Amino acid sequence: MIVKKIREELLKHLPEDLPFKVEPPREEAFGDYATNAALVLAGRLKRPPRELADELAGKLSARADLFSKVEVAGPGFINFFVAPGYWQSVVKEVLSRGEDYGRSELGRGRKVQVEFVSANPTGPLHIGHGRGAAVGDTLARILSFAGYEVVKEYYVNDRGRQMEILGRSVWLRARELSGEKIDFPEDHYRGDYIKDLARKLLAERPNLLTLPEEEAVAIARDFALREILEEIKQDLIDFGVSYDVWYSERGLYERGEVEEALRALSEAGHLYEKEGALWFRASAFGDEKDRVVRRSNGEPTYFASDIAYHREKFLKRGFDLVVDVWGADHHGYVPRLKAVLSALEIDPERLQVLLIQMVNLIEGGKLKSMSTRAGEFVTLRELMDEVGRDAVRFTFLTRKCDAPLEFDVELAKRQSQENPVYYVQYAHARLSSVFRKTEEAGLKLETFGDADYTRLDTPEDFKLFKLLDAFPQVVEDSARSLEPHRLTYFLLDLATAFHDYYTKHRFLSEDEELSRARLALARAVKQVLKTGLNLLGVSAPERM
RNA sequence: GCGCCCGUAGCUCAAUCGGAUAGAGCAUUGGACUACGAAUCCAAAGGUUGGAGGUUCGAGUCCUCCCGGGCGCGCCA
Repeated sequence: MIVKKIREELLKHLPEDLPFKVEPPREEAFGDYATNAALVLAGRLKRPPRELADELAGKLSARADLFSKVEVAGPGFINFFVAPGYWQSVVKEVLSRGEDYGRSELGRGRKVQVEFVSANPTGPLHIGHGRGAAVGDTLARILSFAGYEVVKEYYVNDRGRQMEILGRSVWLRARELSGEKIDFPEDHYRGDYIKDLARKLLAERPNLLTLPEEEAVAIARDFALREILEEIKQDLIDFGVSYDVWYSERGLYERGEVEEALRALSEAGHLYEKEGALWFRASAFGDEKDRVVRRSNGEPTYFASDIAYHREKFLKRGFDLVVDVWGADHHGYVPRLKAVLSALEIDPERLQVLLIQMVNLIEGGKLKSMSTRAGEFVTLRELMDEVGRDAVRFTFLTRKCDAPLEFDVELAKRQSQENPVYYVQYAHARLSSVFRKTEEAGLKLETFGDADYTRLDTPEDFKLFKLLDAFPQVVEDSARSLEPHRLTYFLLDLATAFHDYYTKHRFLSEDEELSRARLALARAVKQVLKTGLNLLGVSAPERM
């Protein structure tokens, strides 16, 4: 990573806390990397930026092993032209680190939890959950690769009012199936899957309807929960998502965590009673208003569970950082949860909430509308079956998550240049094909290590070197900013550079030394494509 | 009414804690396979970054106001 080296060199001559940047300039004429260090320093020292830039450039240009030229330009930017020898050494670096190339120590083993999807087990996952799954899972992979100790978790709301309604929904459908005329309530779950569950339950428990209502509903509830959760797990597995922990809300109560958390808040003086209910003084910590934690009927609210859950994450389970991935419709919930952390004297910055915006499904140029209650929604399963796992995951990862996403079904299905996932995968498959040819030609792979990299000297070679060199930085940036889509865009760039290279140069030629060097480059590119696709949870096919 | 998110090329989107002349893909037009996979490549054209002020060496990015769209504002989850 040349950026790191430039930064290190600069820091030898600059105050440690100076917030300067080193980044590739827009114009190639301005070198490979540029820094605004002199401009920032000028503001602090009240000295002319050009003058400071000249001084710095003079010192840095001594590193002839790294730079072929260091110049001052514009208002005081310092432009670095990296020595060809450095670039060429990147291939060797990639090959020697292999699948660990890009792995970093950024996290230094800090414990981070990524909690995502956590959809109520009251129905199948829909495409919105799918987006959350893709983002959460990929983020977890990236954080892990960047040196964090990561736990992936799904919080299961397996108690409370929604569960009761679910049980009643199934029970009512079961009665309907046995010929009874039912006026199905508006606020119950109306999807067809409820009827399927009712049918299955009746087959298992033929005596269900002879039982007292309360008992029958409880049976229906537990049955539906188990069945739906199994389906959710299977959907996620097929989507390439596996969890370390399935966390039960019910368990929180059984272990007394909720009462303990409320007691802690109470002892700290942050709770009060009003109109028979118990309130948390959220407004004292930046929230709009105070929030109920225990209703006047004695039932704790969902919020109470969440207080206990997050308290446990930080105080008992020892996570340094917690990332919650939520649907954007829950955004109003963030301030109250952060308020709880403040009240518990936990730095609220240690909780990062990613709000995933809506997915609009476009089919035949038309928007498909959705409503969970009415049962009209496209499920993740249906979308996967229709367009394929790789295309779905990749598409979900082509946007920053706080922007709504338009998912064009027909486009995602098309196996052509319009579909970016195939563009990247094709690059990988093409490279695989090159190596199949290489084997046929009988070239020895082991000899790549001592290839003469100075033979790689075209503009297309350097374009690839720079991208390979930047990969570890992209991983770190994605981890730091919690923005997996940066990696997606990097892979598209790398694939573009490779396809361009492929049409201009041959990997296999009469010139054996040149072939050897180019194959080494090809192998490095293939490695980084594969590592990157793995991080996205998208396959890197040998053939397509 | 209050709060959060979004507004960038015809369409879908990028743009690194504020950096130099705002970039891709698609669509449009024109071109490239007698050698490793044409699911590819090259070129042209496409912009008052929703609008108006402000902050400064420098603003798509930060601040204020306005316009438009989405989502919240419950002793639901």
